[in-house]
Amino acid sequence: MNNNQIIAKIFNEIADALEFLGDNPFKIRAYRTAANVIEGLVEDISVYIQRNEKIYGIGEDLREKIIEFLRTGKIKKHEELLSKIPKGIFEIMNIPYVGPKTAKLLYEHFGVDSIEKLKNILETGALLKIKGFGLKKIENIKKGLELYQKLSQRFPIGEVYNDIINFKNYLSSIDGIEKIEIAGSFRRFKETIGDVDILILSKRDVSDDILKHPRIKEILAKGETKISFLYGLSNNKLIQIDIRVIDEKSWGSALMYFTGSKEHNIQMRDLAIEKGYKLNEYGLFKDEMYIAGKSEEEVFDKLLIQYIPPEIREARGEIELAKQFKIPKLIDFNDIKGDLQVHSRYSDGVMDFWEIEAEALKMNYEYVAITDHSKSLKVAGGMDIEDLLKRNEEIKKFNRNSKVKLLISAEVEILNDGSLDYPDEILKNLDLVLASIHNVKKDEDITQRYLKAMDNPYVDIIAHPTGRLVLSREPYKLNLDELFKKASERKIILEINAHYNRLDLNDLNILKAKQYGVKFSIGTDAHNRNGFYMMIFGVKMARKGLLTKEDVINSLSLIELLEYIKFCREYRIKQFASSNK
DNA sequence: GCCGTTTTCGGCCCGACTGTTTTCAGTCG
Ligand SMILES: Nc1nc2c(ncn2[C@H]2C[C@H](O)[C@@H](COP(=O)(O)OP(=O)(O)OP(=O)(O)O)O2)c(=O)[nH]1
Ligand SMILES: [Mg+2]
Ligand SMILES: [Mg+2]
Ligand SMILES: [Zn+2]
Repeated sequence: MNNNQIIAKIFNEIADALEFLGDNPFKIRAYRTAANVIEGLVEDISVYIQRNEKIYGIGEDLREKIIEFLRTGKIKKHEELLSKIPKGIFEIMNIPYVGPKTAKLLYEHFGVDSIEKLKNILETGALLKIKGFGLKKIENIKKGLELYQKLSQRFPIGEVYNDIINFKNYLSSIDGIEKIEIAGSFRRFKETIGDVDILILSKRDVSDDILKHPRIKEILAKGETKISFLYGLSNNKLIQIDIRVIDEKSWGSALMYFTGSKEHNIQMRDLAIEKGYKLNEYGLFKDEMYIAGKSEEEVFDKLLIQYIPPEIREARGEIELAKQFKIPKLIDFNDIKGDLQVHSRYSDGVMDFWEIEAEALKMNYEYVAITDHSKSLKVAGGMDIEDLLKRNEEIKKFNRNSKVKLLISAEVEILNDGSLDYPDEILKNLDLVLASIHNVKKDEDITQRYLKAMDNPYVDIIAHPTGRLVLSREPYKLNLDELFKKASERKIILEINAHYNRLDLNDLNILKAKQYGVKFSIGTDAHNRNGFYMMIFGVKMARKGLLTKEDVINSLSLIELLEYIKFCREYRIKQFASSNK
């Protein structure tokens, strides 16, 4: 975790503690809002503190606490609260249907300060003695405990993507359902999702039809307008699905509500209040009179701000931008003319060129970069030079009669000393050189390796720059400012790896890199036929990073792309020559 | 604890579902 993430965690824990103690709900919200703001910062929090820059949502007090953290690595108020409240309480409050009030009653009446104690007391039936605790409430706590144990925390979005699309298709087969949109973190394209939120337009009560689906395991709640249930994924894990049903005149406002984020919603509703309206999922209202709500566009129009694409609705300043009509036209899937990272049979992929072409045609591409691994990456079938040259000839032959052009490329290892895995005479004959690092020693800082490699004029793209894996590996130790500065100086492109386990660069790093004026490429890292669809993930990540098609080289036609690569290489060669005078 | 184009107090998003209540509190979205 970086500073920002640690401070966000501390603020959230302070909020939990204060909630348990029954403190002012608005103070608690201030802590949570601040945590969210800090997590969404592009730079390390210390940078803003040093520049004496005001951050919306962080006032004098929290600013002092941040400074305290930066100096000492701790926040006294946090430490005090932690010593006052047993650790188990925080865990208990994470149980579904058990909030701060219930946790407090359990603690005060029976000293419940751990999951273990809660389990024991549940067995005895003693909880009935607490005022406000009935049989059903106790059953619900048991149910919550079960859910707590069997539900996964969060999923990488791609891990559940196809399941969700399948379920959506099922819904569209139900008679009476006129519109379906998957909302929530899925529509905003967060890299991980906690549940699935689906908005449905229907005039008829369709809940019974929905609940017939064989993968629905358990109904959690069912009312007039919404249903929640557990759904069995194809990987046998369970995910919660929340369905909200709404009618036509509220479709847009409901979609806004259900897409979130929560903090974005609050800011939008604040804006509505400022302008004398009320905004909720049913529409925009003036003195109880319906003004708008049929479509999202209509609501934004009436509020006199620019439409905000779902991917950037994260309360990171997008509403300010929208007020000034300064949200750029974001890149779209249709702008993409090719995939810039695909592996074939020549390394660890399973596809031959014909299969790759067939997939590319389905995606409407002009080109695909064949980026097989280089010789040192033995575990991934890295090609020795002989294999590479043979493959290059095969690609040339293939291209003579192909509908999709395959770029002669490679994902070349950056070795420990920053040199590249193939000599320059080989690299210069590749259409496109991706350079990347796969072997990193524990705690190694890879900045210098990158900088050295980027002195090589044939390095066109740095692939999956930070090396992070969603939910499973932190980014490598790396000075991003130095990397981005060098990329900008050397006209080296940075990859947005679209594989759902990587998504690297991610949105925040894209925003940061863009400030340095670098360009981006998107590659799916496909190793088989089922990998190509992930291009949409890369595009959505680019959109979260506010990129336009001008920022992304996949929007260039084949000819433009090759020219651009050539231009950048010549620029680097010239630069290299002049610096060696 | 934060914020402010009626500036330093007074408000802070708004609604659904459930259970225990008989008019609302708690939890969640
Ligand atoms: N206005 C308002 N909307 C909320 C609130 N909580 C949730 N929502 C809306 C915005 C959320 O994106 C949407 C779905 O809620 P979720 O809890 O599923 O959150 P989300 O999907 O954003 O993230 P997740 O990945 O599921 O954790 O409901 C709230 O307190 N107020
Ligand atoms: Mg959700
Ligand atoms: Mg949800
Ligand atoms: Zn790689």
